[in-house]
Amino acid sequence: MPPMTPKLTNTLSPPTTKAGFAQALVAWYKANARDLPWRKGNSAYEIWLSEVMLQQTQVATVIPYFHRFLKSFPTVGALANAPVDAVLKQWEGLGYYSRARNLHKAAQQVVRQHGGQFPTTLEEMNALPGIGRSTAGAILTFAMGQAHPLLDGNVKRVLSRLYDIDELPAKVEAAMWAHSAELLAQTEDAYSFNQAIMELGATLCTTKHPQCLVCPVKAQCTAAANGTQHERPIKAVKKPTPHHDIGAAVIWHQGKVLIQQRPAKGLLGGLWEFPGGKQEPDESIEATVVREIAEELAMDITVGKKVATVKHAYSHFKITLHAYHCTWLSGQPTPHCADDWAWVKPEDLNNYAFPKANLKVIEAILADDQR
DNA sequence: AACTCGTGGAG
DNA sequence: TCTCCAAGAGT
Repeated sequence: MPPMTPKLTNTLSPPTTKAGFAQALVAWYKANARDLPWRKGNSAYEIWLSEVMLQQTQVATVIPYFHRFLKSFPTVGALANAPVDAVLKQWEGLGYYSRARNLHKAAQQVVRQHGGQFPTTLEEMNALPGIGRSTAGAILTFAMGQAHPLLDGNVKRVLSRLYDIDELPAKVEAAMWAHSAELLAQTEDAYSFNQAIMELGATLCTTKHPQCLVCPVKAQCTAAANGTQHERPIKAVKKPTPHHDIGAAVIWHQGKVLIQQRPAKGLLGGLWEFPGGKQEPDESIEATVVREIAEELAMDITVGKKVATVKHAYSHFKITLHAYHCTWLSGQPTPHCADDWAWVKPEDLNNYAFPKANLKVIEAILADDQR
């Protein structure tokens, strides 16, 4: 029998090195990659759009928005030239609306400051609104053939398990960036490696049910060896989410209803809504509606029958929205807490971008028109 | 450095 | 019905 000769650089060698990890991961990716719309080409515009939409948002949610958005704004120039309200309307329902506002700003910067072409350095890319270090690295890697490490939620989870990291990711972010860069450096195919490590986190190395039995890099994984995969990454203790009761007014006047536009910054910035506000202690919800409309708009109204009660959870608090049919008595709309206002026929409300809770109120209005 | 910022689906 | 949480960035 000839002596056993070790295989040096072969796909069959066990992934007991960092190079082996990258090799095994990429091989698995090439055999198992999902067919996602933004993996078909290398348009910087489309890659950028997908990366921003995917921030804190699942693939299945993004896909229909991605197609619709590109149909409305096929190029970065078309996006730059569009009114921000049109952009927000296309983003309606996707959440984290500062992404849409920053997307619009960034498109205008690409056109005005970069001649319509996306910048090609990490620093310039990172300087665009809404493009952080990870998104910048993703665009440069996936659209421009460069090699930059990523550190999104998937990568953090994979690395936390791979190295069995017993710290909050936020506390060891610098080390995680270094891990991501070091592993990436083991391969020539940065595109596939970066896609692969995210794909692993999204499909096998998931938060609740990591599928270690079929993982291509289980042999490298410290958490799998220690049996700690369910405890990685470490999670921060989260504080309880407050709840508020909100009184809102659907104010009718001559067959139209009054809506107002929220300030461009902050929660639901730039979206339209029915005016209203928080119920105060020992206040009836009808009194809340009257008080808020007087304070916010300097208008007098009467409160009629209820339109809808909507329970809704935002990112860090919950509300129960109580919406009432109201009748205008006196006072022209004088918004104190809004950027704009409009009297709108119910059938035209779909021309404005609304938060989800308000869309449910509109649904009730259209089903039970009080005119 | 902690906090803000949406929504829908899974369990 | 309730909790958790998913391709982060801005401040």
